[in-house]
This record gives sequence, structure tokens and C-alpha cells, in this order.
Amino acid sequence: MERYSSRGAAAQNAPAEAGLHARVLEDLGTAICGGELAPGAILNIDELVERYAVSRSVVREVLRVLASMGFIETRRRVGVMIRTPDAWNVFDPQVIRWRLASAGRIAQIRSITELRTAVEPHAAWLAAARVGHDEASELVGLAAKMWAAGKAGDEERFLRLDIEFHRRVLAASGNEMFVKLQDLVAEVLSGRHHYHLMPHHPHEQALQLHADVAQAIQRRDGDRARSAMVQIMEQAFDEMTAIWEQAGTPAP
Amino acid sequence: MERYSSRGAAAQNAPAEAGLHARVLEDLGTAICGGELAPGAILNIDELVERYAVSRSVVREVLRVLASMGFIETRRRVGVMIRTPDAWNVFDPQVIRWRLASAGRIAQIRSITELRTAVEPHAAWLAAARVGHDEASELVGLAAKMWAAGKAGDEERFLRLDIEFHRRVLAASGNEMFVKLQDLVAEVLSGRHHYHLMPHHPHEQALQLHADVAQAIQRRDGDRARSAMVQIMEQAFDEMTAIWEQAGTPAP
DNA sequence: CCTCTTGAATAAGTCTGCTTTTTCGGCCTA
DNA sequence: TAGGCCGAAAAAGCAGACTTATTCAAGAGG
Repeated sequence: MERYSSRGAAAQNAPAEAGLHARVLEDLGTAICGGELAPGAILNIDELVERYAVSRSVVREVLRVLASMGFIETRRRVGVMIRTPDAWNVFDPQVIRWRLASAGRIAQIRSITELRTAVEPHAAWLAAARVGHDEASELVGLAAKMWAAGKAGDEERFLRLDIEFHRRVLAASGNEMFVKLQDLVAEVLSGRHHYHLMPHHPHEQALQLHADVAQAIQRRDGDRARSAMVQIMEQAFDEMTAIWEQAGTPAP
Repeated sequence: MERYSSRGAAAQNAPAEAGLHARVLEDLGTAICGGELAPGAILNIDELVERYAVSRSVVREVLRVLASMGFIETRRRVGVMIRTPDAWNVFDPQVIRWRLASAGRIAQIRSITELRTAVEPHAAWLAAARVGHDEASELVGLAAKMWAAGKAGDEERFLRLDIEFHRRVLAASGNEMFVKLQDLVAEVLSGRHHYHLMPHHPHEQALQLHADVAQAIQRRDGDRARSAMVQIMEQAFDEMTAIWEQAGTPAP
């Protein structure tokens, strides 16, 4: 199988056992996100059939999926045209993974970080109004565990608890889209780990702020929950800024 | 062609000239979003081939797209299983359209309204830091036109300008995901129109607030831009609340 | 010389029958 | 009862033929 994507970080998520569809999709997806297939470029089905040495049905199914992501447009008598990035479904988790694997990695991380900076404080505020008793208690418990893990210097555990904490706050907001958002953030965080862009040495203050959020939500003090979350986001944002100022890091 | 979706608002976006793929996708998408095909239900390809009287290739291509949206899961020896809503890509514009056509319409409108309530103030704040000279001027001009249209009572024109204004603010934030978000919001607003859920009688104060946002962004006063946008969002949110309190409206 | 019609070439869209692979579920043995 | 074997079911994949829409260019007519 000849590839478009230059065999870097690509195709790692779709190894041999994954089926032809997944492998071709993975390769074309990374190639488009990575710019190896530039917007405006034109392919045709037979060319892809030859290149990947798969049947027409496989190629056609992949093209349908790519079209639904806004990556391509097919026209009779013309072929398959690569679309410009502004048409892409940048909220699709799969697209985010591909972009994290591309040179636009830093931009992707920044976009999502800004997005959560906007959303999570509001989610905390909503959560204070809507959370159930048990949910609130668990949130407080989780904050306590984070505090312990942070104090003990157990970074791995802290990171897991951190992600779980934010997921629960978003879940408690009662907004399905906020919950989904956490999946995207998780993509970024795990991607950040994968590409060795990890800072995350929990500050003393961050530990306290998470506890504040949990407590404020439990006491249904929306404004306090929001302002504590704003501070958490400011810290997270500063961390990210530090990352992309030492940018240019080619990374694997 | 026999349908799953009960021939209501469905299949209106994919009429006869659209091709078999689009029509089958439309019908299955609305059926799943509408709950006619419940999570856990199992289909198989041949059944769909018979039901829609199309070939296997059409069905398989549709299934691949639905799978990439998190709607279904296919397993050998089992068939095609409908997945639970928490697996759906609720940020996909197509999914949003289907949900707006379903009984969960109100929930969808609420989710997105909450999302933009969270995002737009932050976008305004970012825009103040990043906007270019021309962009800022145009924003001020746009706010002025809105003011005129609002005063003249030209609702149609006001609505168009309103959408354009918010799009530009999001664009000026320099965050690609924020821009994409506006597409989703536009889906909701036009859906709201389509399903006759329009309030929108521009208040005097709203006119002033839009002008405030534009001016603050031009003067690079992020905090003032944000707080004005917060107030706009509060008004928009109140409008929406009014809609779903008179809920139960079956609508077309 | 320009416009309009026509028609042929092209590439996607659709259909069909076939082979391969995976996996479930029952059955058999230890 | 646990573990392994086997057969059937269904998706995955393949190959090729036919259909249809679109484009582009040549030729007819003004």
C-alpha cells in the first residue's frame, strides 16, 4: 500500500488488524490534515484504488466519510476535490486526533484550550444550580483525592483525577454538549502526553481552587464556582502558553 | 422506498434530486435521532437493502457515515447496532439538523444556547486583543446598521445583521473552532425560524449593547467587550427560556 | 466572430454476484 | 463445569458491468 501521509505519526491508530477501511481513512485523513494533499487538489477513485491496492467499495466508503467531515467534495465528471480547512468539521474527535498528529498541532491545542477556558467556568456556574446531592458529594471527594495526590507528588494519578474532576463538573452542568467537549479536551491532553508536550506540575494554588469549585457547587454558590474555575482556567492557559512559546519543537 | 422516519419534517433536506445515498442517510439519521430506531436495536444490511430498495453499496456507504457520527456500530456475525445518544457526535452540523427536526428540538436549542452563552463573551474578550483595524471598523459599522434596522423595525434585516455581527466577532477572536460554532448557532436560529419558534423583538438595550461590544473591541478594551457580550447573552438566553417554557408545542 | 446546440468522453453513482474473514453460539469432551 | 472445536451467520471486501450527470469542444447557425 502506497501512502500519501509521510509515514510519521500517522496510521498508528489504525494498525494492521483494523481493516482496510480504517487504514485508508486514517492515511487520507492525516494526509489532508497534514497538508500533503492541499486544498484544491483533485483525485479520482481509480487512482486511489490503485494507490492503496484496495477495491472500489473500500475507497468509496472512505470518501463518503471524508465528505461528511467536510474534507472533500465529489463531483461527476471532475473527481474528488480536497476542500479548504474552513469547511472541516473541527469538532469531530477524529479530526482533532489527525490535527494533533499534524504540524498544526499547536494551533489545535490552543483552540481547544481557549474553548474550554470559555466553557468550563459557565459549566461550573450551571452545575451549581443543577447538581444532585450525590454528584456534589462525589465532586468534593474527588477534589480531596486530587489534593492528596498533588501533595504526594503522584503526577500520573493527579492527571487522571484532574480529567475526571472536570468531566464530572461538565456532566453536572446538565448540558450534553459540554460533556462531549470533555472528550475533545481529553484527546488534547492525551495527545499532549503522546507528543511529549507535558508540563503539569500541580501548583499549591490549583489544588485549593479545585476544592473551592467543588465546595461552591455543593453549596449552590454559582458565582463562586465560576470565579474559582476561571482561575483554574487561567492557570491551565498559562501552562499551554508556556508550551507553544517553546514551539517549533518538531516532536516525533 | 419504505421509511423508518415517520415522514414528518424528515427527508425535506434531501429531496428527489439528491441521490440515493443522501436520501437513505437522511432517513436513517432522522429515524435514529427521533428515536424510531431505539438504542440497542439491531439491523442488518440485507434488511436495509430491501427496505429502501437500493443496492448494498449505497447502504454500506451510509452505514460507514453513520458509524463515523457515533450513531451505529457494526459487528460481524451480529449486524448493525444503534448506539446510545451519549456516543453521538453532537457537534456535527448534520446531527444538529436532525435533532432540530426531532422531538428533542428544545433540548438541542437549549444546549447550543448555553454553549454560545459561555463562548461568545470570551470570544469578544479575545477579539479585543487580536482584531485588525479594518475588522474592528467594520464591526462598528455593522453595529450601526443593526441599530438603524432595529429602530426602523425591520426584523428580517435585523436578524441577518445580528447573525453577521456575531459571526464577525467570533471570526475576530482568531479561533477557528469559535468560527465553526457560529455555523451551529446559525443552524439553530434558522431551525428556530423553520419550526416557528421565533421571538426576537429587539430591545432598545440590545441595540446599545451591540454597539458597546463593537466599540470596546475597537478600543481594545477586552473586559468591557466581554461584559457587554455577557449582557447580550443574558437577553438571548431569556428569549430562549421564554420559548421552551411555552414548550410542549408539537410544531410541524 | 460570437452564440447556441449537440454529442461524445469522462468520472462518479449504482447494481450484482461472488469470496473471505470474523465471531457467535452450541456441542462435545475431559 | 471449563475449555476447546466446529459450523453457520453476517459483515468485509473484491471484481466488473451498467447508468447517469457533467463538462468541454466541435460544428451549425446567426
